[in-house]
Amino acid sequence: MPELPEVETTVRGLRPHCLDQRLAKIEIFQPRLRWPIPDAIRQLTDARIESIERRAKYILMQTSKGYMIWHLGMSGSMRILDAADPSPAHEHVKLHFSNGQSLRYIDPRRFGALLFSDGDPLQHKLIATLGPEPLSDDFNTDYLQQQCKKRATAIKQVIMDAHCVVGIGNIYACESLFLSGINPKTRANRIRKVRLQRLVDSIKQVLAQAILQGGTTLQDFTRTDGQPGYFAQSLNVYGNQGECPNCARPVKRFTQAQRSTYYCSRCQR
DNA sequence: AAAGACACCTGTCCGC
DNA sequence: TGCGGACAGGTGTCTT
Repeated sequence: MPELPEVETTVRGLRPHCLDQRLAKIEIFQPRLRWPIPDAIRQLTDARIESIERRAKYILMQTSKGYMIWHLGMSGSMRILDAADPSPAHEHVKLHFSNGQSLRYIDPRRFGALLFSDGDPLQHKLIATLGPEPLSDDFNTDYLQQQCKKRATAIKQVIMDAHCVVGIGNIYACESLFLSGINPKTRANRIRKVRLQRLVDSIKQVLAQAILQGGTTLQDFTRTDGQPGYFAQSLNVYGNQGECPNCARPVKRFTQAQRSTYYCSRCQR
């Protein structure tokens, strides 16, 4: 489910409710997520939440006794509810706060994760080797060109590779390629610099706009207050079984690396 | 090193 | 209605 804008939306929604809260109680209903929830998480009882940051699609929750590292996988979401409110379906973790509120982690498919780090979470094995943030200056035309130079595979797979650049999943990859007029199948090492420049610009634009709209809700993504994100109405090609909004030709769909790719064969070359 | 297939899991939708 | 199959926002791991 969640790509960078959805994770960023989640982090922003969490902060006002979670910062400075003491973890009065930690309930784990289903420890079997993508990896088993480590025992160390239970030791965070009575710790205080000091900061919440995002790196790639990971949520880094700093407490006075170590970090919770969350990943929402394909179907994960977080809700802030009164601690007395009933559990939504597929609620796997419940953090009770000292003020009577609670954070619920909900994840039907259980591809998400809750990990622990007692040091710098950026040094965590899963995080340390990731590529730059797409909205940072480190992600620029020169960098992307350097990455593409050594890749003969399709450009869509390159921009979805978190070791190249983080945060771009299937939706925003399709949308960015549409905006920049690039065919998703194009081999990365055959794209000229001026077009990579357009792709970098499109990625930044799409992600920034999606964050402003609270992310994309297709099925189960909700913000921490239960509201949907509104970027779905801005999608040009993803999930579009009708016409290209630019040229009115049918949007095409095909499978690429086991993922659906949507594009316009006229507008994207 | 790069590329591709596969794994994990549940829910929903569509055609028969 | 029921059933089988395809599909869904991610990504680590294994094999080639």
